[in-house]
Amino acid sequence: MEPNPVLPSVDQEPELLKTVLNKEGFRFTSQRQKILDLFQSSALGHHLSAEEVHRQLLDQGEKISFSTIYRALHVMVRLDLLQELELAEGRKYYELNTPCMDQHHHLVCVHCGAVQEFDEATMTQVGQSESNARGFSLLNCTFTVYGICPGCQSLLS
Amino acid sequence: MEPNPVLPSVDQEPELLKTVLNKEGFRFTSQRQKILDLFQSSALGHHLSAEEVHRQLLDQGEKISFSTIYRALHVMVRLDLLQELELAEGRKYYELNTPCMDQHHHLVCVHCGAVQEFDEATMTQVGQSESNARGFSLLNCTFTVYGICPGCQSLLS
DNA sequence: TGAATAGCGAAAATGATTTTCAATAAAGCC
DNA sequence: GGCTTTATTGAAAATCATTTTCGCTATTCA
Repeated sequence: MEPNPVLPSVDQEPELLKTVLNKEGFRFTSQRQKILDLFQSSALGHHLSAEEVHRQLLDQGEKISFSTIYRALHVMVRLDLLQELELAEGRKYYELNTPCMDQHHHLVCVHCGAVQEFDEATMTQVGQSESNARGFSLLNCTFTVYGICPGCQSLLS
Repeated sequence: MEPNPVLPSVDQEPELLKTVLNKEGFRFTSQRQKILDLFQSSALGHHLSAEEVHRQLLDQGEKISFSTIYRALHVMVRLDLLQELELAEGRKYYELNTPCMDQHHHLVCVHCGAVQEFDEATMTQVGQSESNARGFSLLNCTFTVYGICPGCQSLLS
């Protein structure tokens, strides 16, 4: 929930969302700004589902519809402002896209759903070399480790 | 589509499906056998969605309902006979689980949906060390690389 | 063999996401 | 600053994959 003071990335400047949108023929709207603000005011690497975005904006007193949220999330993924994650069952999560390619990866507890991030440069390197080897142009790579967290292990035993 | 002659794994023996099922209180049925047969007669590492399983069984002249397929897939994932994959948008894929932990990973073309497998022992090692470091017990890890395949690159340029 | 009950098929239900449509509001031209 | 064009919005209906319900069948095991 705390603002992230580091990394003066493209989307940190409020002016720039408009620029980025217009460059691709999209329009700037207050709803899109509010959604992006929400991600920017969250901790770095924090991921939200469409429903969580909706709930949090409602809690802030904003009125915004589900369809608008889904549309905005898609646009921002297309503009590389957000990254889409497939972490849990039948639900997608979104998080601020880090400017450079040093993405973090995820460790998911399949029992309680807790998610931890970790960085691992090796991953991106392997992704790069595998896609090079096959002539693919690399867009993104995700490494997700599923397991049971310490807390759930003790509950289950 | 060609049968896989290597790896005499647990689920190669028709007898054993019954054993594995009964051990956990599930019952052996001809539908479950047919679904497992379909995976076993596919190339190693070939993945199918629930709908593809359904269509292929219908094409073979088998009558089987969607609900049965979904239920059977879940049971087989629980029994470690199959592995569940999150490759493409809003759809799950299943493939035969390799007996040992040397899983292969996936390179997905986001344009045409083509999927290539690759092996990379490093991945599993990293997954293991990350989960150890946080006290998680490792169940599974998936590495998915998204990009654009050579064919689509030339179409798009 | 027979009782208990897991599994089946068909259809209805669910839940996340997408689309439709009329009304609104950015963008860009004058 | 007005005006036109058309992307965007909200609300509701529609999709789509998946799950559940329910009456009936078939498997397991005593």
